[in-house]
Amino acid sequence: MSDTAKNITDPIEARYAKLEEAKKRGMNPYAYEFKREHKAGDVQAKYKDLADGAETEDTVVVAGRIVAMRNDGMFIDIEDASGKIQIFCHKASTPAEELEKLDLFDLGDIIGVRGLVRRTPRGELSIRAKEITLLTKALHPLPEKYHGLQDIEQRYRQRYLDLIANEDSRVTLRARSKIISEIRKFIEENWDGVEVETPILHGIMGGASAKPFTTHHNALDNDFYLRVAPELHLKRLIVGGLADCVYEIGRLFRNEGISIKHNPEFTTIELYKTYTDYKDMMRLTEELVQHLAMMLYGTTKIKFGEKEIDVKAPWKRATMIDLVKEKTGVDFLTITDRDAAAAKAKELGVHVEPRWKWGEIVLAVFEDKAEADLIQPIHVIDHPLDVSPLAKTHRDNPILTERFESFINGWEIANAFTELNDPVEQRKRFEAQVAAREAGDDEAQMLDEDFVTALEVGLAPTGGWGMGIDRLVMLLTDSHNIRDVICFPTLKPKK
RNA sequence: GAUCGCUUAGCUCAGCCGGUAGAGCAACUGACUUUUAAUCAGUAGGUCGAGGGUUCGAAUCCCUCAGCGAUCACCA
Repeated sequence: MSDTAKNITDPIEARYAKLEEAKKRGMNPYAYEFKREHKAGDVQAKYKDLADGAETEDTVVVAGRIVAMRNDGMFIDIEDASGKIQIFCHKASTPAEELEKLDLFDLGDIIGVRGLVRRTPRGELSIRAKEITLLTKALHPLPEKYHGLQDIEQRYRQRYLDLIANEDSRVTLRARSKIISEIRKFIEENWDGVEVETPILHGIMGGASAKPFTTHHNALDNDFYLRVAPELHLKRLIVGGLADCVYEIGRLFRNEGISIKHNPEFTTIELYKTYTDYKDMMRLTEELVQHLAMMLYGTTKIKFGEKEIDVKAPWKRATMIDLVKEKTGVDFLTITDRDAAAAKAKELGVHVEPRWKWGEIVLAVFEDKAEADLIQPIHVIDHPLDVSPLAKTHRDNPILTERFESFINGWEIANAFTELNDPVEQRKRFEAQVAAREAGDDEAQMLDEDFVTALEVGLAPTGGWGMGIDRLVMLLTDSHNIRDVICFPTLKPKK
């Protein structure tokens, strides 16, 4: 060991000392470049059949982070994004000036290695080092090697440490990326989807029932809402004929509680396609989810904790009214009087707000009594009109709409409808929302005059669809907390 | 927002009915050398989340605060 680094037992100080020593020896501890020629995972795959104890003359050049050192650096595990490989440094085959560098290395350092591929007698594929280069000195100690990083708060606040230490986190977040890119591919290949980007700063809150974040633009001296849904802008693009099918994948913001299923900013996809209706959107939902499960696991049967969920299409369909009837014995289609419905709901032990209309009461009973049991995929269809201000009135029943929500594992994962395109009717629905807002419903929507104008210009018959991507990723990766599928979940800033 | 719980070394965790701080990993010094959480011997490392209180004495009991978690409420 060098004099500078000698006898320093503080892990961080020792690393600084080694950093200085490396400089003193003419090395750049933050190298400008390194011509990596091979990834660890590719080497592992290529030499998968190399026999135990076999030596090759094949030279490889790899680079990665030191994640383990054994026998005083004789064995070093390095890891890159593709995998891990062992570096073998032995005085019989590694030049002495290279071996001297081992003194300066710590867990977490990033090094480059040129050497020969071999497999040890014990069966570990290794690189017999000929040349080792320090590429980036790590000044911060790594989490404990066996247990990884367990502290939940630190895992989210310092995700970089979590990713280095915990393979599960890497697997999940990589799966998320794969799922999203596969969704794009599926939508573009099978639905002629054209991806668009609509504003996040909204002057008027609309498109969903939710509490918004507000912000302020200084130059315009105007408050804006962060969008709670992209719906109204996407339909404007359909009106304009930008494409027959537009979709947007992006972040929504809702100023509501945080839980294992809710993050204040979350990602959805919304899609609109002319000359389709809600039945087509059911097909889209089940075919897409089935496709993603097949891509990831080669089967439609996915595991979520102890549960096995089969996402094979087609999925079961049931009306919201029928599901409520099944669970409670009450048929709300025969109780369309608001007060009678409220009385019945209270009888069932469901809390009812005085301002609620028939549809809100039915929805509350559904959420209370039926939702949690919807484990296997199901499309819940024909929502009350009162709770669906942007959906087209059901062709067979004026108090319902052509809408569905898809549930898996008791969670709503998709929401879609035949789009309301009658501007006069839409204005009435908005006015009902405004009245609800004035009556104290702070999640009710606002009247968007320009959107009504767009409908006056004419929206072709159109089906619309939205899906929560975070929850879908949770289901597909057996993740039980939404934070596990978000790189940087919302946390209170630490003081 | 409410209730309950957690916070001890860089990391993972012990620490009982209040008696003055422990282990493993990581670090450091050596030994050993084809290891797989390498092994062996030794060294160093702490304002016990913050502040206040009770007490001769507090990591431990009480209060306040902060962060985090679980459940509930709201919601996707």
